[in-house]
Amino acid sequence: MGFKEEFDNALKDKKVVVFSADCEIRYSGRAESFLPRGDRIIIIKSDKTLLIHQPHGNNPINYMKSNTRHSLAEENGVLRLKSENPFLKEYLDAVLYKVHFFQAAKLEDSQKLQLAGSEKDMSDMIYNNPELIEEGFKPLTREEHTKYGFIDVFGYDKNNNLVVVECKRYTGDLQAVTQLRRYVEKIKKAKGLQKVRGILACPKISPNALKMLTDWNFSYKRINPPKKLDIDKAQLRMDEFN
Amino acid sequence: MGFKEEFDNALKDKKVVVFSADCEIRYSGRAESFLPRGDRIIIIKSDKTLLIHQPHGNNPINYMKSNTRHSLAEENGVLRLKSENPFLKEYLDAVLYKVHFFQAAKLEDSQKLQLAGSEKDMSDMIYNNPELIEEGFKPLTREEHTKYGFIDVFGYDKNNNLVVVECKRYTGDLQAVTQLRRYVEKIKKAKGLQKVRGILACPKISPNALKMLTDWNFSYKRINPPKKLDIDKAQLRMDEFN
DNA sequence: GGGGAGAGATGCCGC
DNA sequence: GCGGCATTTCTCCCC
Repeated sequence: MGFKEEFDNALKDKKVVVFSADCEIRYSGRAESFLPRGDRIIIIKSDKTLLIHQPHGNNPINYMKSNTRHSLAEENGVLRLKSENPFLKEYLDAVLYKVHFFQAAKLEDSQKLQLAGSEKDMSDMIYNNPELIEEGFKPLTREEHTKYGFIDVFGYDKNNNLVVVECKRYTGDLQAVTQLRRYVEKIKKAKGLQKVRGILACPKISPNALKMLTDWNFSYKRINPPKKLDIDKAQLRMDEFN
Repeated sequence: MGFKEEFDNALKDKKVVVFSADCEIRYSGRAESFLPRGDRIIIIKSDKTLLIHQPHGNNPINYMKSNTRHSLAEENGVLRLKSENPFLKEYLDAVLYKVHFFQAAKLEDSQKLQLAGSEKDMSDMIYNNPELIEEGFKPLTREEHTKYGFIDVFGYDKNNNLVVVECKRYTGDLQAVTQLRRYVEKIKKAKGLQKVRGILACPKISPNALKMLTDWNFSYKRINPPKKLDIDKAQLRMDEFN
């Protein structure tokens, strides 16, 4: 069976397609790109996501989102993979000079990743252990998605000042400080208050960010994100589900 | 030849390895995660990057950065893929219950993507066509990476006011406005000026961002990013290189 | 190597 | 659908 037949059948059967080819690639859509000839790994998933990977690096060099239409055709003696997503106005065209290998398989996987150590886990930890911020801190809400912004933790200090806590799971940077500043200003204006405290909670902070933070009379509290996943508990939830 | 032998030889020969397996995955490093059993595509690149993809979606569900050490071993009748990057303190462990297919190939690709339509292309366009911002705008610098910040385009208007232009290739959001505000404040302070204008140049803007922009007496200029790639020119550069 | 910011960012959640 | 924001973000560039 020829490559095109295998390809067409695999897509028809909603299989995941994986192949490698010496190819050159053009893309037009949100931007426009060209990638000269080279060996790549090409994946078409069952949801019609397309990924093209070079032999190195983390990210795909080209890709198309799910629900893209893919077709293979021979033109002037070379194979051409055309992928189009008319809704998103995105188009990709790959000239395949040589196919190194081809695989297709029906894959079943409805599992979701269970992850610990996100910023939300960090704000949960602070909410449940307010003394991590400072003695006498009384949190009111967490993950508050209001018109004031999405405030991680919000509460009162021991002197009944309003406190906005912004969490970052890694280095606190300028953007984190401007974000905190935006929330504090919104709260001040909304509540008509002179004083609202801002605290940036993160494991470390860049020098410029620390300067801007202190310039604005905010403070930095060194806190590490929790990253223990209770796998037994996760497994238990799984078992209940099955 | 068994799977483990093929795997070991491929890695030794610096081949790219692609296989599919029913597996369950644990990760510990910057965070901690668990992914229950399911069918996935697993790629190990020649630079020892590991990617694990579910049959759907754009992003890998698990991954390890380049220069990770990978090893395959049989334990209690099942195969185990262990990947460790001691420098980054990242560890991944996959139990492989069934391998659906396996491929390995020596892939050659040193090409780089040529791309048009980035924010830099947008600031270049504005620098070369200042009337796109407004009549009488005189740009001084672009992509200025100074202590004032990374200002996209910086210049004078027809009344000799300093102007900071921040470009966004898509929707202008709150973050873009706070960024512009930060630059304008820095310039004001550094130059001791009362008035420095700020202009956000983007194809569209969110309502909240527009409100914050006008609250701060900044302005919005609707500009689309250029996304024409001169492939002939790109190809020419290529030919010169070869 | 750290800091700062873009990305064809993607993905998630809330309105 | 858009808006706002985190991401095991990644990548690039500059210091």
